[in-house]
Formats: sequence, C-alpha cells, structure tokens
Amino acid sequence: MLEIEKRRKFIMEAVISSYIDTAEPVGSGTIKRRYKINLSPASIRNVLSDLEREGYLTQPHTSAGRIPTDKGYRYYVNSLTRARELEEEEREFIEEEYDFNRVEMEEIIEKTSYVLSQITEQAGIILFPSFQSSRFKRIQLVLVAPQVLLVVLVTGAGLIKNKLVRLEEDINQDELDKMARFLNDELKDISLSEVRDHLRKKIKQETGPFFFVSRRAAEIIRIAIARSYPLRISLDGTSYILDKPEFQDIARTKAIIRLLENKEAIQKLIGRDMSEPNMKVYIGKENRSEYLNDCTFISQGYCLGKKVVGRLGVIGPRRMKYARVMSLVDYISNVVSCNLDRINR
Amino acid sequence: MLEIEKRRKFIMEAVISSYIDTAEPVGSGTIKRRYKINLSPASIRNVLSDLEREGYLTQPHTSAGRIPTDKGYRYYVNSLTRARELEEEEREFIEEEYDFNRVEMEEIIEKTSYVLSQITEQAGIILFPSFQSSRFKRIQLVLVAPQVLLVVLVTGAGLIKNKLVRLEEDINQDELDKMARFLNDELKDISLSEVRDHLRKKIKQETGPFFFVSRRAAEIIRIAIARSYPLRISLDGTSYILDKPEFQDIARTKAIIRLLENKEAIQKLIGRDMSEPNMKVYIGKENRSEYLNDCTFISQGYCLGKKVVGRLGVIGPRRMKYARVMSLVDYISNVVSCNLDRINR
DNA sequence: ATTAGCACTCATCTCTTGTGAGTGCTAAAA
DNA sequence: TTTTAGCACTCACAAGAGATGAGTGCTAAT
Repeated sequence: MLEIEKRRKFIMEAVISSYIDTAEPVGSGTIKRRYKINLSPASIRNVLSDLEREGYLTQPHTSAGRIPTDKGYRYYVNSLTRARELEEEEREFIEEEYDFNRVEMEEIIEKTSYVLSQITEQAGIILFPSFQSSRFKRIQLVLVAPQVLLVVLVTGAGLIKNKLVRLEEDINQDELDKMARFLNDELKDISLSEVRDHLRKKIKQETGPFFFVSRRAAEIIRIAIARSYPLRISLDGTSYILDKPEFQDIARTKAIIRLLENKEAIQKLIGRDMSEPNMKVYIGKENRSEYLNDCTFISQGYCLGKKVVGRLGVIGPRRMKYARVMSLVDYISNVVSCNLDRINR
Repeated sequence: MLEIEKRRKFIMEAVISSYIDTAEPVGSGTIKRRYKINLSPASIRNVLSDLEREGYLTQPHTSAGRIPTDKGYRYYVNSLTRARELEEEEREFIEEEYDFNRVEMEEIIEKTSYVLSQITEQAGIILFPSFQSSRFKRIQLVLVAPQVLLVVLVTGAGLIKNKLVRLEEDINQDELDKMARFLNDELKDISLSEVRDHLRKKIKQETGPFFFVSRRAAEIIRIAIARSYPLRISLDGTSYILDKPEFQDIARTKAIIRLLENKEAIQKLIGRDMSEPNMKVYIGKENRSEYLNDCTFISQGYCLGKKVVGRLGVIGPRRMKYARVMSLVDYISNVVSCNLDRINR
C-alpha cells in the first residue's frame, strides 16, 4: 500500500518534470525510457489512467501522452520542499545587477523587474512601494512663486513626493514655516491614508495660535496626498512569453500581452495579496483573470523595515521550473528589501 | 505626356491605398474593379511593371499582385498634403482623455502614450521631458536628518527632482540656506548640462564670503544632477502590433516587441531627432534598427514654451494610414505642449 | 499484481491535385 | 502608336489521401 503510493508519486513527478522540460505530452514509454522505472509501460499506463481519473493529469487528445492539469501542478508545488538553494551563478548575476552604488528607490525597483525577467526568462513585475500606505516622515513647504507652493513630502518607504499646489491667496514663507512645523509635529509616523482623519480630529480641538494655520495646512496636505500619482508598476520581459512553445498561438498570447499592458488589471491581480508578505502561487484557473488561465503567477511581498510596502513576482507558462523560480522570487524579494533598507538607513 | 504621368500617379496611389486597406497584394484586376479606372487590366499591368522596374512596387512572388516598397511608401508620404483635418470623434476622444484637471506632468506623459496607441491602434511612445537639457529654476536644501540632505531641484520643464544626499560632515540649516541662496542667484535659467562648467568658472573667481560655501554647494548640486534618473519612456499599445496581419509571424514580431522593451534602444532610435521639433517619418529600412525594417516610425517633438523638451510618436506596420496617423501625432504633440504649458504657467 | 500482445486512435507529415488570382508576351484592334 | 484581347504560364494555397508513429485501453497469459 505504501509501495503503490510511492509509485504514484514517482510517476506523477516524472510526468511533470518531463513535461516542464519538453512541453510534450508524456507517455508511458517516455517515462520508462527517461526515468528507468522498473515497470512495464502497461503498468505505468494503469497508474497514469488512475491519475487522470483523479484529475491530476489530462490528455490533449486520446492517442497522446498526458500533461498535468492545474490540480496536478498544484499537487507538485505543494509537495516541494521550499529549501532549494540558488546556484552560484544565479546569486552572482543578482549581486552584480544590484551593484551597490544605487541609491535611488526608483532605480532599484525598475532594475528589479529586469532582473526578475532576465533570470527566470519570464515576465517580471514589481509594484512600486505604495505611497498611501507609507508613513509620514516630514513635510517641507516652499513658496516657489507668488501663490505657487511646492510641497515636499518625505515618507517612510523612502518615497519623496513633490506637488506644486496653486493657492488662491497670497501667503508668506513665515506662515508656511509655521504650517510645516505644525504638520511635522502632528503627523510623525502616521500612515498617509490616515492623515486626513487624524487632522480632522485635531483641528476640532485646536483653538490656540494654530487655529487658522492648522486649517490651511490640513487643506494643503490633503491636496498633496490626494493628487499623488496613484500606482506605479514596473514590468519587463513580456517578450519572453513569446519564446514558449505553448504561446505560439498569437490569439491567446495577444490577450496576455494586452493584460500585462493594463496597469489597473495588474493592480487588481496583485492587489489582493498586497497586505501579506508570503509567497503566493496561482496556477492556471486559480488566477482571477481568465487571460491568465494558461499561466502561473508567482508573487511575494517586499519590505521596508518590518513593513510590507510592495509586491513583486513573475508571470509565465504553467509549465515552469517551480522550485527554481520560487526560490529566485524569494531571494530577489529579500535583496530588494535589503536595498530599500540600505538607502533609507 | 502629362496624361501618362497622371495615370502612373493614380495607379500608384490605388495600389498603396488598396494595400493599406487589405494587406493583400494588389493586381491589375483589383485596381480596375475597385477604382473604376478606364483602362484594361493589360494596360494597368504595363504601368505596374514600369513602377516595379523603377522600384516603387514589388511582388511577393511572380504570380501575385504588387505591394509597395519603402520607396513607394516614401513617394506616397511625400506627396501627401499635410493638411488633413481631424475627425470630430478623434478630436473629442483626445479632449476627453486629457480632461483638464490633470496637473501632474507624469500623468500627462503617461496618458499620452495611451492616447497615441488607442487612437492610432499602434504602439505609442513618449519620452519624458529631458532633465539634463532643462533649465535650472530653483533649488531647495533641507536637512532631513543629521548628515542627510534633501535636495529639491525645480527646473523649467516642470520637472521637480529630489535627491537624498548623504554628507560626510555635519552641517546646519543656516549654512544650507546660504548655499541655496548662492545657487539660486547663480544658476537661474542655466541649462542643467551646463551647470557644472558654469560653477567651475564661478568658483575660480570667488574669494569673498562664499568661498567655502560655493565649493560645497557646487559639489552637492553636481551629485544631485549626476545621479538623476537618466531616461524615462512611456510606452503603450505594444499588443496592437499583434493585431496586424503582417505580424502574425511570431519570430519577427518577437524581435520588435523585444526592441520596444529595451529603453536604451528606443532612446537611440528617437534620440537622433531630439533637438528638432519637426515630424519625422521613417519607413522600413529607413529606420536605423534592423528590427524595424518592416515598421514605420513616426515621431514629433513636443515643447514647453518655445523649447523642445521631448519627443513622442508611434510605431506600426509600414502599411498604415499615413495621413491620419501623421495628423494625429501632430495634434497630440500640440495638446501635450499646451498641457505642459498650462501646468507650468 | 504485472505485463505481453493487439487493435485502435489521432496528430502530423508528405505527396498530389485542383483552383484561382495573378503575371508577361504577342498579335490584333483602335 | 497606343490599347487591349487572348493565351500560356506561375505559384501560393487549400483540400484530400496515405503513411507514420507515439500513444492509448483492454484482455488474457504470466
């Protein structure tokens, strides 16, 4: 009984690994040949047809070999022990790309989508650190012209945001300094999404010398935050999709490429896991978007300090080297986190 | 003699316009049918074979109709009178997309690649205003932590650039204010690419109270400019390429998509016309990149004030509606210029 | 329980053939 | 002299016919 369970597992893994290698349906003969199993093709066929009946495998047509279903891949992925080590070269490549002179968050992020795609040979995706969820660190208000105010907002995620705000009335730098002081005192480490509520409460209590100042300051920072560019994504290696034999059919492939061009769609896709740091793997129909029904999407959060500020990952065919790709995504997410920490030290 | 010249022209244009419509080689019969020309197919064939001998047309194979060559398209484009008016809907679509609440340069630029691609159904490209070539307007130096300096640089192209600069020694805000004043006085409207030289000269003369200040200030702004994120491009609608019947062949198409993912390559492509505002049309082999040998690339500069600060355009198959696309690129470039002016007023 | 044997399936390749839109050339008509 | 009808020819493309071979499921013997 234990014996038969073992055999099932062996054959299941043989099918998956062979199919991942070759993109060809795997038959009993192939398994015997490639994996030197001590069974006749006929016995292997019995197991295969069991596995098919249970939904782990399927046949493209009656007289072809088997290919894994979503359920089959899922079984395989779940059975992976998460501890694959990176190859020396992989590690080296990554280290080199993130050469340690980079000090700009933007550069690090954009580099990351490139690295992800290069090393996995799939589309690499990364969301920029989310502005709304990062914490207020410091604000600077500068009059750059009469009635034109430059707001510089520095946040915890290493983001710095500038807004030009046009005012309706004159104001002088002294007043601005007061406002900045008020905001800097008041908002330290508050999440930007809570700034508004926080200030509303505060203003109600305020009666002293800050009465007017606080009102205008609140208005200004509200505008600055609201207008903030909502969502940035860096994407690279879309063209790798066209390399894969399963995507030689233009019609389907076009849909995927079109999806990847649509930032809102990607946002939706990746957004549901934004809050948690863990790796997520969606295989085929597990993906929300029907365009990704033939793809696997692997993503993981990256952090600044202890806080998850963004998410990165890859999109490729279901037929991918899961152990390798998952370990790479994990590793790169760590590298990104470290780099962000470094530039925000 | 005039008669025969006219006929050539008519037939040439018939071939091009029919081929642009259908992507099918055009034969003598088709021309007769579609353009009700008062000649027999045999006579038309004579003209066609003349045009082929002169290099304006070619045959995919001996028994097929004719398709235009690069030279043929070039002739056609040159013969266009540049004054095609936009359709009402086209104008409306563009107006709506640039709804007039947008105040962020970034948003306008990113929107533009989208609009270009949507309306022309081709890949839309826009270069962000170039930072190096824009003019110094104002600098702000803020100490955000001990030894950490935030440099805010406002330039003429409406660009605002932040850099965090780590200092090796302590400095206080007073000194920073002095430095900022020095730079603001000194660099007004100087192109960023000339800032360095300008300061070098200035420093040599400086002996007064600014002796030390000017040196450190120069160093800081040098770092801030040098580190500036070099090049940003917004690209959209790559997937439209896959719609065109001439790009159903994956191998060639992949190369184009790969090219479009490569920012340096695009930069190179578009860069050679950066300095001038005029529309440029490169047809097929006129393109520098061999990957674009089957494409047409149309681009035009956009301005801030009188100064060309960037360039935008589209990439599509050679077989495109030139009059329409060219007028759209022209119009959109104007809209972008206006919008940039508006937010920098 | 395993496997040899066998009939069957079906995608894929190759070869053939037919079709049709196109050609160029020549000789007759305008 | 220009135009065109007529004709033989070309060639991509589609449809059909076998042949091939990797695979299957089932049954009966090991």
